[in-house]
Amino acid sequence: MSDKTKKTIYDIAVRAGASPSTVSAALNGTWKQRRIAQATAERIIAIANDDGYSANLQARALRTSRSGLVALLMPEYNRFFSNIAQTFSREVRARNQCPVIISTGRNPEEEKATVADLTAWSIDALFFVGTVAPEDLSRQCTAADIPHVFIDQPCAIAPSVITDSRNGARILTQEISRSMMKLTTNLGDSPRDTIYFIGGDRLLPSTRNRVAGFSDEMIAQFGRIDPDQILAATYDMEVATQTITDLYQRLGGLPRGLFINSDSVFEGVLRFLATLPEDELTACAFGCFDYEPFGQLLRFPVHMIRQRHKMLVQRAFALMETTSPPVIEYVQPEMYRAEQITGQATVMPIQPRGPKVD
Amino acid sequence: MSDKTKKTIYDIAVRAGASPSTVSAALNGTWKQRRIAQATAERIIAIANDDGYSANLQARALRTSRSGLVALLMPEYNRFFSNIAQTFSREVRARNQCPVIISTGRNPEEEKATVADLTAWSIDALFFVGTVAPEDLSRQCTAADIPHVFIDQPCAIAPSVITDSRNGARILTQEISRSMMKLTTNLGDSPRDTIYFIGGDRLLPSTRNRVAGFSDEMIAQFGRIDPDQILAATYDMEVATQTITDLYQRLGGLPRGLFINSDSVFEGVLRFLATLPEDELTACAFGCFDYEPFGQLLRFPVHMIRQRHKMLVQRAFALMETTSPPVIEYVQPEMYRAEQITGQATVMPIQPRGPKVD
DNA sequence: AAGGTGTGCAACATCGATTGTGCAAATCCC
DNA sequence: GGGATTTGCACAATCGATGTTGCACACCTT
Repeated sequence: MSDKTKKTIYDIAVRAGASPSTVSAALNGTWKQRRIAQATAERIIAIANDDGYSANLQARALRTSRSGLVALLMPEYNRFFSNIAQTFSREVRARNQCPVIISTGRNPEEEKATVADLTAWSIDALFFVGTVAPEDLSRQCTAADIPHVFIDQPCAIAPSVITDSRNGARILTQEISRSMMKLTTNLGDSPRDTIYFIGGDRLLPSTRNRVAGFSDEMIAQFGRIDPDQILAATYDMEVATQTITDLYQRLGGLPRGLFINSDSVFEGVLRFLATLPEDELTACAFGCFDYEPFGQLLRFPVHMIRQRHKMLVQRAFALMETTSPPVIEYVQPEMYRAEQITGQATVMPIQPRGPKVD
Repeated sequence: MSDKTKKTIYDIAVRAGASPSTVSAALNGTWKQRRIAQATAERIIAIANDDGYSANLQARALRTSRSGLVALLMPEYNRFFSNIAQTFSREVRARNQCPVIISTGRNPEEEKATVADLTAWSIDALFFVGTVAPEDLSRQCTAADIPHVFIDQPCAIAPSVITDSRNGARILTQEISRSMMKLTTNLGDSPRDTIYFIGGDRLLPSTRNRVAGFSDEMIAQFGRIDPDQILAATYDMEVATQTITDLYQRLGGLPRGLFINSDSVFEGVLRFLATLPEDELTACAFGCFDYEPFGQLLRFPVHMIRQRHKMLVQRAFALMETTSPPVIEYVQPEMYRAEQITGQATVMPIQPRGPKVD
């Protein structure tokens, strides 16, 4: 309990009058298979506890080539990813392993380097969320023989769990247009009299799917969609502010509906909206494909779609533990429908429906 | 580049016609001191690159008893802590080490267990942010001979970097009362005609300091403070909603000013505020001791104090790398002063001033 | 040419835990 | 009571990298 240098099984062995291998077996719980007398095992365990022994995990990992580490790679610490990280931690701990969370700042080079680092640590499994180049990373893992799963971004050659963005976007669009109808009895066909999609990166599957879902619903409702309605170049906040400002200029006011593609975009858009008078704001129907609790408390109602991070992570573990072929599993998001009057939202589950793309 | 099993220095040694120790020296960069011919070293390095060699870090750590891992323990993934994590990652990487971030959910038992785990991994250094029982953890680290620093929560027996909460709270209170004066020309002495402090855990130094700063300013401005003005029992969101609801009932309306002690409390309070008519909201002066960007975009202005996470982390590294005695270093927060008209905020640095407690 | 000084590298022990193997002593069986 | 089992444990190899020691050879010196 008191010495300076860290205790090893050899120290325990000396104190117990046993051999290191016996100590190891006793502390591992493998003593039964190794035919160690129960009395001996218990004596050793008692001594180890008393000495405050804890195994050198490097040595163990070196010998067994299993580290007990499970890593999660994420691009940054925003609300969604942090939630993922939180549930990930819990799940890993529940499996008696050690969660390691690393953010790579959306930098493909850093992603690769980090994966290399992690394989050098002989990590047991690797979860990716929102990575930029899934296939490369998957190949790296396969080469190092590391089980891995992708969350929130599909990979062609590895199991993935993703939100059914297309369906979610369709439902959200539906909800926006429903609110829009309530606000305006007769829609003209000026460029303002429709819904605009703002924010996101069209190179990424998630944005593509959301755009697809948005388009599905636009065509279902209005029979057509104009490419100009989709302003999706980046998730950057400043750009979002600029984009909405430009749109406002161009249309001579807000459109009747706005599909906001993430919380960062939401924040960027709000910076501009905050400068507008209230009546302009309440004349537009807002929807955000992300959940932001403060979004419920603004001067105008905002419908929101929330990804079910818990489910995503849990399904990812399930996939990792069972499947080998690259499957893509879809998780339906939840809808937070804003009530016009109270400002409060009601949660609404979404049923899977319709065709899927990844 | 292609084999199944991972390459080791022994494999490289065979291919290079050299001994493992020579390979090790070559790849380490210690070949000069070990009098290896430059030609040999270069040949070995070339072969290693070609083979896609990467060292087994467990083996290295076992041998050297230094892992190259630097860990950050945090309670949960909220905005502030996530920001800390982000800068922490960057700083660790800049030092060519590997950042490991673990959340322990404010559970002292889990904190202890995690530290034990990390010492078993012979981690090189440990950063704590917002932990519950700093002294115990510090003792654990000292026993395992691990350098460590506390961020955002002082520890009596280890170096700490914390925000000067008392001064920040004083400034924020000042700002709230300034806004209050603008809203109401004559303050009566009904219980409503003052500022209330809501949220936080008085057992924690940060809350104690904020209460102290709040009290300082109340006494400076009004000559007195009533214990009833301080409603600080927990950071819990639901409780915050309940507390503000009760307060509203008790006072028969909102108070003239409200000091909100964190973003979680902010969110809880807002759930209630969202149900109130706008004129009641604009008649109250709000301040929040935390930064929440959406807070700038509500139906009423909110002054905010922002902790400088970057500075906190950087100073923590500096302390770790130099000091040995337990020093407490203070970092001044920033003030986001909300403008009544535009809803926008201006950032204002805060000068250190006045007495400090732990 | 003998002794001294460098140079370039291989051998080997080591970090701490795991695990296959072997060998006494105890127990069993007829 | 002697061979066959079983019980209980110690020995030693091993994981991969590091770093100390020491050996062979070349070169220099006088």
